[in-house]
Formats: sequence, structure tokens, C-alpha cells
Amino acid sequence: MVRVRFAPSPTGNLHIGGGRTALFNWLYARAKDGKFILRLEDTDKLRSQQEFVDEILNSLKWLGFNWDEIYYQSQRFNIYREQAEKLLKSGLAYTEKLPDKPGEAIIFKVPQQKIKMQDLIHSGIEFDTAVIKDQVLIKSDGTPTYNFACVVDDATMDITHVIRGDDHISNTPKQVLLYEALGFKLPKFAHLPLIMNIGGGRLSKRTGATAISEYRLMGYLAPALVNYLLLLSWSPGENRELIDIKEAIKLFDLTDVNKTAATFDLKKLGWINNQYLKNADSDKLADEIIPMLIEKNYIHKDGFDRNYLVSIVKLFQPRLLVVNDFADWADFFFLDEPNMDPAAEEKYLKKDLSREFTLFIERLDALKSFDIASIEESFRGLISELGIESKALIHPIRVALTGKTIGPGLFEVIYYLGKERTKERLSKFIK
RNA sequence: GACCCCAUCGUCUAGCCUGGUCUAGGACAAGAGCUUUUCAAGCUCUCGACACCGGUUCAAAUCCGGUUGGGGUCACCA
Repeated sequence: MVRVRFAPSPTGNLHIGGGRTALFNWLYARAKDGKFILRLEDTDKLRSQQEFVDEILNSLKWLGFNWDEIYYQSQRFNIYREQAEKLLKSGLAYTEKLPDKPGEAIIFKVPQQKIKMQDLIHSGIEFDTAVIKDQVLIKSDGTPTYNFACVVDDATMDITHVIRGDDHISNTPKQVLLYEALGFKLPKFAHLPLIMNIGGGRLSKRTGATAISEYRLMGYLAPALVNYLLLLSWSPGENRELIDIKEAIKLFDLTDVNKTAATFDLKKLGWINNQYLKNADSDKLADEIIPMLIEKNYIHKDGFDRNYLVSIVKLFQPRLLVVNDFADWADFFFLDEPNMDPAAEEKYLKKDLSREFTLFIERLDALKSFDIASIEESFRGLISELGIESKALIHPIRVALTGKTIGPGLFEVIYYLGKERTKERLSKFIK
């Protein structure tokens, strides 16, 4: 049975690269009907923190990567020591006491040989271990080193496929040697290409957010982020960009993963997020938006009209890049007065439109039914009577009502704003 | 520096394994236009790549070698 693992170190947040590694592991496990194991590599007592464990677990849950088993390396120190002593007994390792260190370290005597490793993504990778120095297994403070704990765990946890970032390629020969020395069966390796910054180099904070949780906070949808991450070094083929995870599980295989490092492109993530937002269930989307509106004091916790809110969400849905945009773009529905963009006012409301606005209000008042079609009809009637172009009046009205030059169709805006608020906002510009 | 990995439009990629169907396809971005109403939505169009050199072959984006470029790793961090 396929058993894969994702092994983050709780010394920081789950970042984009880690999320992608988790995705490919999880995906492979689900595709092969195997197990996805989570292992917290918290051997560094000083840098490992519970808050990071929580953060990583929460991000993983949010992305939808449920794990079948979970382990903490800090609870397995006796296992590592036991294995190290095995090597000591067989003469494959030796101890060393440094004057400035508390205790004895156990060190692996690296044998000189050429190693050819198989990799599911790369072709054969060759190494000459002559360039590798002897490896510390157990540090003088009694904690295991990364490479040693990793090998012992992967072997004892029966990991069949080690799927991890490219940056671990040079660790692999060291680990292969350890597998051999300990008499463990070698897993299959798959090294994923790294995700890079726009300017080159490994993805870092320098050019933007790196933590998965930050993207969540910015208003990206988990399935959209997963879809984007999936496209970085894998393709479903047939010129497809949008693919949901269930379908990806059916199509995914490790051997189809690219070897080339991919640049993280926020614009494309934005496009994908918009695609998901557009097709999202308005009711569910409203659930995500409501807390944001409450926080901004736009609505009151238990005093708002849900159906009305969902209608407004629908209005903006095709345009949203991130969920958070809603609160900014639709603010005029919730504020007593629109947040006026000075440039917009200067451009469209400088001219005196008292007569036009007055006539429009009269027409709205005369309406038998205040619905979108009737509102548009009355507007069209007015401009033909005045003999002007529709846009000469549409833009000023939009700015007067919303404070912005951009937004949904004007007649929908008027309808959902309501007759009274529309009149009130237009009246402000009648001298 | 040593070792390792990688190399198709600005970006993500399809094609490469199993050479000919590739005057290299799609998407994002950018630019232009359309939409008797904006754009941040939609539609149409445009721009734009096989890093270079050599080899194998009737034929190379595809196979081989080298060069160049980019990236990664070289800790008693993980």
C-alpha cells in the first residue's frame, strides 16, 4: 500500500512551498488509495513552537488535506537513539566528544561509493559520496539530526514514497547510505521542483505573502489556491486550467510532474480565484462575507436581511478577485453616505446636473413598479427626452450613488439601493 | 568554490519518453477593439518561445555531447 508523508517543521508557518508539497503527497495518497501521514519535525526544541503546530494543522485542514496518521518526532527520541546505537555496535558509527559540547555525539562513518538514485520525477541522479563528510546522527545534546530522524521515521513508518522539494536532492545520498547501513528497504523518491519568486530565487517574503494562512486572510478560496498550486508543475492536459480536486485525484500521477522550477504568479492566482468566486454558491459566499461586514460595522450581527445581502453578493460575484473585495466595492450599500472618490466626483459631478437629477427622481416617483426593468425604462425615456447620450448621465448617477466610477450595472444598483436612498443621494447634488 | 538539478512565449504550461501530424497549441499578463452603462466581468483580435553550438538522422522542440544561463545543497538547522 502506498504510504506518503508530509513532514513540516513547526518553526514557522505553513508556506506556499510546503502547501504544495503537502498537496502532491496528499493527492498521490488519494490517487493510489494509500495513506497520507503527517509528521511534525519538532526536534529543535528552541525553535519549534506550539503556535506553529496549530497554524500548520489549521492551514492543512483549510486546504482540505486530511491526514490518516500524525506523529511528533519529539516523542520518538528513544527510537532514534536505539537505531544510532545499532550502528555504533556494528562499527558503522563512532562517538565524538567536543570540548564545548555537553555530551557525546554519535557520528556516521560515511562509506565512499558511487550512488545512483532513482527518482520518479527526475531521471537517475548520481552522486559520489566522497564529497560527503561524516554525518552526525545524534547531537551531543541527545537530539537526532534531520537526516537521521528522517530516515528512521520514513523506514519505521513504512513510507513507500518520499515526495519532497528539490532542495532535498542533496540530502538524498546521505539518507540512502543510512538506509543501507540500517538495513532498511529504500522508498521511492520524488523530488518536486521549487516554487520561485518573480525575480528568481526561492519563494520568500521579499516579493509577497508566503504563508498559506495569509492567502486565506486576503480572501482567496481554498479550492482556488489548491487549483493554482496544482498547475505549478503539473497539468491535467487538454488545455485545462480549472480542475477540481476530485478530478485531479483521478488524473494525477507523480511521473507527470515537471522538473522545472515554477514562478509564483499572483495574477494568475487572482484569475483562478475569480473563476471560483464567480461559480461559487452565493449563499455560502455570503457566509464568508457576513463576518467581514459585521467587523466593519456595515451590518449588525442579528439585524440584517440575509436574502437582501445574498442578492448584493450575486451582483458583485463575477467581479471579485478576492472575497475581501466585496466589503470595499459594495460599501455604499451599507454606509449612510457613499465613500466619495474625489477624482470621480471631480470628473462626473462638477457640472451642475440639478435639472437632470430632478427629472430622474420625478420619473422614479412616477413608477408603478420599482423593478430593474422599469427603472431602466424610465431612465431611457429621460435621456431620449433630453436628447443626450445615456453615458452622459449614467456615470454621474453612479458616482452620486456609489462614490465610485466602477461597479455593477447601474439599474441593479438603483434597485437594490432602493428608491428612497437613491433619491436622497441624488438630491445632495441638486442645487 | 565544490557537488547536484533544471532549461518551450514576460509567467504557468501542452508537445519530448515512443523523432516526421509543430510555419509549436492553451492559459495568465500586456496591447487593441466590441459590449445603445463603468470595469475590475464577458466576447473578439494582436504581440510573444523551442537558450546557444555541435553531433546522430532522409528528418530534431523531441535523441546524444558540450557551452551558457538559472536554481539548489554543502551545519551537532530542518
